[in-house]
Amino acid sequence: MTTAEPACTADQLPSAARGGPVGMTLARAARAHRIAMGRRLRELGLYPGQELMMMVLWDCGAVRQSELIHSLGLDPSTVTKMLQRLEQCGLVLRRPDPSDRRAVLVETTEEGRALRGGVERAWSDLEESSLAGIGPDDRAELARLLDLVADNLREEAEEAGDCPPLNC
Amino acid sequence: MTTAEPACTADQLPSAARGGPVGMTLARAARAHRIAMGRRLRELGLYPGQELMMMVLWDCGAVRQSELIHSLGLDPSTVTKMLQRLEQCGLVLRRPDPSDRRAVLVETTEEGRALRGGVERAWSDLEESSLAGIGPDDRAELARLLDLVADNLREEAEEAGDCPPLNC
DNA sequence: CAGTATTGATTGGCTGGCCAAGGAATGGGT
DNA sequence: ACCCATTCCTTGGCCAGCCAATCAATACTG
Repeated sequence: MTTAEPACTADQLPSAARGGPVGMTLARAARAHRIAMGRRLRELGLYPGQELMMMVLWDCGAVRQSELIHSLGLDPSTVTKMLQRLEQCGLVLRRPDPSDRRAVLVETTEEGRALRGGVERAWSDLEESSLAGIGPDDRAELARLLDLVADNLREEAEEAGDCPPLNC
Repeated sequence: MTTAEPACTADQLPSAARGGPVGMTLARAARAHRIAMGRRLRELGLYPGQELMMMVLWDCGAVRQSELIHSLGLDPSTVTKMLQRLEQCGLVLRRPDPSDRRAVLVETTEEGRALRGGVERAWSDLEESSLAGIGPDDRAELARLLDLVADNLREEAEEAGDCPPLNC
């Protein structure tokens, strides 16, 4: 034993998570994924999370802030602050909605649009890197199962209160 | 069309993520998972992330802080601040390591140990909820594929610098 | 038409988490 | 014995993201 003794069962599944091994694996993989994405985004001058907001703006043109909130599933205050920073960086432009003086319209600037290629490349590149050695069938299976999980959790979330008055 | 027009392709995969659909699905599922876990943890007085630290402490007894850092894969400063808060909540106890005056030994208090059952139940419960309708074979397959992804990403992370001097 | 409810957005405060920089204590090399 | 590199931890600053409370503008209802 030349290695300093691990002092306990380090690096393995914590025993308190034995009842949720898949969830733990999901959390681990997603964290690594987010970190790897963060590495790529840093070279573009973005922080993790911001690229998702930019994606919506690239797709939608001028959007109401409430649309962003709903589309990203984030807290309104989170969106406000992210937009303030993105605006200060010159990536985004905000102006009052003439048809509703409460609302704010958001759109990307030219500088913001310039990042699109880099972000798309980052996502493709990370996809290839993270799925290396996994065949197309397994990839599809993974996506299918993750979607099922997301559906289950979305159902639970709706029961838990954040149910927008769509069906109730 | 009674619903307010979506203004664009809301709620679908952002077009900039077409190159990484699995990664996007992974991120979505993991976010929902973390939020669902957060709901359960709030009833225990914990924030998401803290339960993982407690798990290590429950398993290991008194641990050096550096062990925690390595075991959780977090930044040292993150661990320091989390421990300061957990200590102030009375869930954790810190004392200097007599054999190395730089180091700090961390262990749970009785009050901290009392949360173990609740956290285990929360994980089991979330596992069942998130995997509802998914058979044992598919669960195993999901775990296997997620582990592959995590392995790929860990490899990439090591190449990217955070390689602890284990093999080099 | 007046009064109330709902929606849109902001602020403040809190946590998780990162990076960069710094200060102690230990260990290794000459 | 001395100096230097390494290890262990802390601080400060920043961003994502949440909740609670708040204000302004619109919509709804009696």
